[in-house]
Amino acid sequence: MANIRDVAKEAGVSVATVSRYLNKKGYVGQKSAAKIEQAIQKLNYKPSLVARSLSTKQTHYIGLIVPDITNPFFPELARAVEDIALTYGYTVVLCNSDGNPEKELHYIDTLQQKYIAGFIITTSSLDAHHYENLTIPIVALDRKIEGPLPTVSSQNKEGAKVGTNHLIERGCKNVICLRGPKGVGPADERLAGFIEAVQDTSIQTEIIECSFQFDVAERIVKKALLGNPKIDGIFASSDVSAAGALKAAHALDLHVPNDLQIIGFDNVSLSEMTTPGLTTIAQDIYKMGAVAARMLIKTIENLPLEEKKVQIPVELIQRGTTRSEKI
Amino acid sequence: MANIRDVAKEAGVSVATVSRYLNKKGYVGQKSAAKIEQAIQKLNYKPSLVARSLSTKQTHYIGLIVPDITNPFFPELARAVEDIALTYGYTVVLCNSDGNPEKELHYIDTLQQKYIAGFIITTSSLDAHHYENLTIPIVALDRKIEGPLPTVSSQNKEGAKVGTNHLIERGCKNVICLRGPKGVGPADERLAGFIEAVQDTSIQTEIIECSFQFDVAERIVKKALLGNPKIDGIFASSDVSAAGALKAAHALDLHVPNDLQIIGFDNVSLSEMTTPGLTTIAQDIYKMGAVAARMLIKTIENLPLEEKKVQIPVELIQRGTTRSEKI
DNA sequence: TTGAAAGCGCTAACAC
DNA sequence: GTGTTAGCGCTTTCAA
Repeated sequence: MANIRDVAKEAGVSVATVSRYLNKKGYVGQKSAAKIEQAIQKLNYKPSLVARSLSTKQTHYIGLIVPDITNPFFPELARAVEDIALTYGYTVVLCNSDGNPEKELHYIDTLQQKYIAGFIITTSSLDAHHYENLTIPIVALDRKIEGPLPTVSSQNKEGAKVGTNHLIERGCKNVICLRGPKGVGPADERLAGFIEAVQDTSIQTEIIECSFQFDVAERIVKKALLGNPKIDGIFASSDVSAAGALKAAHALDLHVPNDLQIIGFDNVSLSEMTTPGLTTIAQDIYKMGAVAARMLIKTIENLPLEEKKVQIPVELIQRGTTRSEKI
Repeated sequence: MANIRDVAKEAGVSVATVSRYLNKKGYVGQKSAAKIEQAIQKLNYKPSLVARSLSTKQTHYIGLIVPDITNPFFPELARAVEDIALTYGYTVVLCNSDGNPEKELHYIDTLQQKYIAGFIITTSSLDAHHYENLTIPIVALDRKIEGPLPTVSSQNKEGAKVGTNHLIERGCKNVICLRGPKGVGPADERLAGFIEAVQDTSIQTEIIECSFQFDVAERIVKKALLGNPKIDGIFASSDVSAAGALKAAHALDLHVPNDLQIIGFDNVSLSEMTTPGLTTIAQDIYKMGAVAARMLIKTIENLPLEEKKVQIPVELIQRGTTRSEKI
């Protein structure tokens, strides 16, 4: 591989001039530029990004920390982040934290040793001050971290209210809320929305904690349904749990939506694959990822951020797990 | 941030000794080691991996090129790769190629400028010789690339045969094969398996090309079913297309598995989320990713490979889209 | 507009 | 066992 010195020699100029040319910084004469360009072509020269990084102490890597890429929500996010990163010349490093603070810390540590440019964090196993003490840019995605960190999230509470009302309007009297894990921001917010929607009504409710996993949702819902046959509505705080609930209903020969109505949250692609398709509160997952990526890159490049806290709107998408008509 | 010179000074030794200590290479006396260790603690020293890379021309990054992380097969793969990478001290760079040769080439190019250690490639938009000309290690995953490249794949053909026979044994007389895109290795192999299973039988068959996308599978199958009401079996070459087929069947009020039996391929988590759950040919996706990652890391580290071409066994998993009993 | 040269922080050959 | 020192390939001051 040719290096900058080879190019300089070939072009008959100094390495400094080549460097300036490469970075479009400082003056480079017409003739020099032309000769350098030629030399680059001839030698098929590609700058060593590692050497550059050593000088500048900057890379074009961004770290994406997710709990588990296997959870259908995150691939769509990752896709968006990667797309945007690519257009700005960054590449993304994938980190599965499993919600484990040590793993997360490990990644943050070792990637900093590699001069990673910044992180997008979709999990907050660590305390806020951990992040604030870092010297490199971070944006929090789908997890509100209090403090000054830039943040992008969805209208979780609002969405949950809309979803719950949708159930109520369609005649549900006994609804269970499959809340996500305690302490997980969006899960807490969605629960809050559910509660707001349901208070001051005569609806019977039950709140059950349930991880965002299909099989545990299925199991829990089956048990709940068996325990209380009057249940006629389920507000699930993710599509995966909604799908689990749907499966449980089928196993018990309940007709959805006639006997039981279900609403999910997220609008991951799974939600149209079930039969019937899941009515759900759609997040614009791609947009969330894209916005977060742009915010991160801006702060890496010291550009001003219009907003530090952005909320992406949600929208109800009606499919087959709720009745088509209000009652 | 402290650097190696600071540590050397603090410990009263030379940088070379510190370097030897760090890399456990060459001799370092007991006392020196102790002093160095102390200095490292005191200064909270972390070596700059970038500087190290510039010297060694090696990083601990591995690139994972997938067509689209959003396709449910790949997150599981990515997860496995990442897990293994982590245990060996590597981190993974995620690249979505969209099956686009230019994008793939772009990644390969720019990541080489970053001294990436190797690639796992789950797509072969490029000609085999493209890869062979590269100087850095590559392993092909789920895509056979002819030539000397290390490769891990599934028993696609065998699996397809088993799956098709499963359908035949359960009485299917008119089966359509939803083959994946032409030219995609596993899709071609699965088709070959289907054909082998079906030849010399009196089964009526139809082969339809269909991308691995839910909605196109749904559309295609609906049309096929409408066009030929005698169809009683579908061999889908991925779970996603099987799910699409199932949805189409439901839309036409066909009972699965009584009127129509469906079998998928992959055993992604989606396959247990539909109702009924998909009977499918299970690949051990995690294992595929893990084996590929280990192979890559071995070749990066110049360790010998026991096998250059490994095939992971598949296994039929019966769920609800085929009849429980043979006929 | 250009070049010389001093870093960036580490590794490794070589000498002691 | 340990230290000196010349790279690795680039950026960036400073002087010309």
